[in-house]
Amino acid sequence: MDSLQPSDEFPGIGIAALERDIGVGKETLRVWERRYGFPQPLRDAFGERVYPADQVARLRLVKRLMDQGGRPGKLLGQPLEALSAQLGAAPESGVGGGEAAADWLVPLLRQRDVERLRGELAQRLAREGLERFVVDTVPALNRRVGDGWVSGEIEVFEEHLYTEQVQNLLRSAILGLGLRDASPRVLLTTIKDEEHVLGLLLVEALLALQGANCVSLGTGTPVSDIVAAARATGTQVVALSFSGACPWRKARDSLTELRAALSPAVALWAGGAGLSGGARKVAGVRRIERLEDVATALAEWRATSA
Amino acid sequence: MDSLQPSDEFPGIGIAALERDIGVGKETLRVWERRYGFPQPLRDAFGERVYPADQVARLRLVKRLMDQGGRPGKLLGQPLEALSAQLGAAPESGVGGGEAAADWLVPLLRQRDVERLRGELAQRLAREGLERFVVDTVPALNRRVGDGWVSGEIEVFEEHLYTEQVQNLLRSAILGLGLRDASPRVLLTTIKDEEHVLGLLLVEALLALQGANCVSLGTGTPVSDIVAAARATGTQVVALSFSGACPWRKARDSLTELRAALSPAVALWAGGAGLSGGARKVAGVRRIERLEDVATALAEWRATSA
DNA sequence: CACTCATAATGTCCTGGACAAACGAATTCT
DNA sequence: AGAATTCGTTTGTCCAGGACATTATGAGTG
Repeated sequence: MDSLQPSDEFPGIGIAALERDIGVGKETLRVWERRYGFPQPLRDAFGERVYPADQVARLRLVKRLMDQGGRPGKLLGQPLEALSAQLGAAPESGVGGGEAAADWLVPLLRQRDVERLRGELAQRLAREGLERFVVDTVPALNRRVGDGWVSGEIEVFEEHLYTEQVQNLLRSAILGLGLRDASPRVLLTTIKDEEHVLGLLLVEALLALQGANCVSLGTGTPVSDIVAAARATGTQVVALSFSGACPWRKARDSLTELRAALSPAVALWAGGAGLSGGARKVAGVRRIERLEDVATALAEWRATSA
Repeated sequence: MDSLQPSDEFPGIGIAALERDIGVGKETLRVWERRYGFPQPLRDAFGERVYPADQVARLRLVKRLMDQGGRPGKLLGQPLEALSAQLGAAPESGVGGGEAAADWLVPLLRQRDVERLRGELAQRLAREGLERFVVDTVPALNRRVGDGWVSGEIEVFEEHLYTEQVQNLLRSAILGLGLRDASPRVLLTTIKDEEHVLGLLLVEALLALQGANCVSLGTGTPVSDIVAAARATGTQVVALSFSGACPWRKARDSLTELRAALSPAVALWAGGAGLSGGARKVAGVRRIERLEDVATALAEWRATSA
């Protein structure tokens, strides 16, 4: 709505609006300008920064690539096309195309029509079944929403709206499965400072579908709390999810620490885009590459423990 | 969790944490310190501000009173007791006590137990019926949540959680009423920069309950869009909600502008705490003082138009 | 390959100055 | 009386440039 004006007569947006739009603090934006020479906003009649639409678009790409592990020093020098190319290459869109276009999604988000959004999602879930919904559809929709943000079609707020609805739906679906006493008992969570919740829910759904007894601690659990909870609940498997935003090393260190603190009898599983980069393996940690492998890991565990 | 440490060994929190906790920007916090001498944080080994728990508590009260129209120049000089007294006096807790204590609410929020929160709310709605729920219970719960934040029992995030669930519940209750073709057709919204949504939903519920045909545009609609929407949907009544945070003059000006732009045949209703202060009336605008008056206004409209 | 350490990159915090927009009170108009 | 206008004051946000803690990178080593 704001950022689609091409030029002429609408010079651009202020630094506060940019902070909201991109999700990068004012101080950081000013430092980028000082250090890397980009962005290079115009100035209004009173010396305040005014960011034209093309710079905003470029910044959106930069932010996106940074969330996937890119670094400002490299990214801020590149022109728009180069960034676009990088973004197109990176996402391991992987095997399934999932839902091809999902063009119904963006308009619904822009209108903030929560009811119909929920309806459409629920309909797809019912039609495809929980497994395909989780493995194919949700990842495809996530991609669509992410792309929509990059291109300026939708705002962060609307992205939250989407996440919220998918969460609601998955939670009630999981609750509906209602298997309480099956084995193994799996503890799901993410480490401290890792707030991405969707991946966790997807895994929980897949596990619940196979009859596992899931206990989710939500996001951002410190290692010590994970250990305590695992002991208290008699957990047999601890499963962690790491989003793309989570730095390489931190993931590795948390896993090492957790592995040491946890009883050797408890299995430790780790998955998510945050592990794709460097560190391949930590001793005693079962790596889960893709959502499809969740079922495999579970089957293996059952075979081993029997 | 953070701010409950009394002193000794835990000196306090940093400025970034304070910004999150209180909802006031870092720059503003620094300027308050410079201008009014409060807050006056300690400094850590490296010269960075550290806010002890008592100052945080006092700031929470200040912020609360500012949201009700207070001004920093006056508030920041007062000691904690004076602020407390003011807060106790101000809220027009009005007639109904609503739910006396609602002590079940805060623990649920702290545990982030969304499922049970929803359950408890739904149960009360079913027991009391929509009207009493909207007029008595929800305002009482709002107050409880607000007080919980002031006292540091719950965090902003948990406040959002609460709002979200009440919204869900009310929306589906309204949808469940399912009256589509009754008269009048009422357009509900708030003006630009006014994001408070709960008041709007309460009014919508009451109107729907009386068989009005409600169309909600959500929050933050610019005047021109309101006019366009009113024309497009053949609206007979436009109802606006103004929260306590909305400044006096802005509310008045919006109403004046809207009244001028709207067809004279369309009624204009305005309500909410934002109008309590100064400007008593704008010509051609029906003022709605309390939730109970919604039904009255509707009855009047029907009498007049018949 | 996986680990360790020095160097470079990066975000956040600091001070102090400036001004536009919002406000309150006193005044005039109806 | 109550509404509009005016004007000095209050208040949030912006700017510049400097500093440092933290974290990543990459070369060298087991």
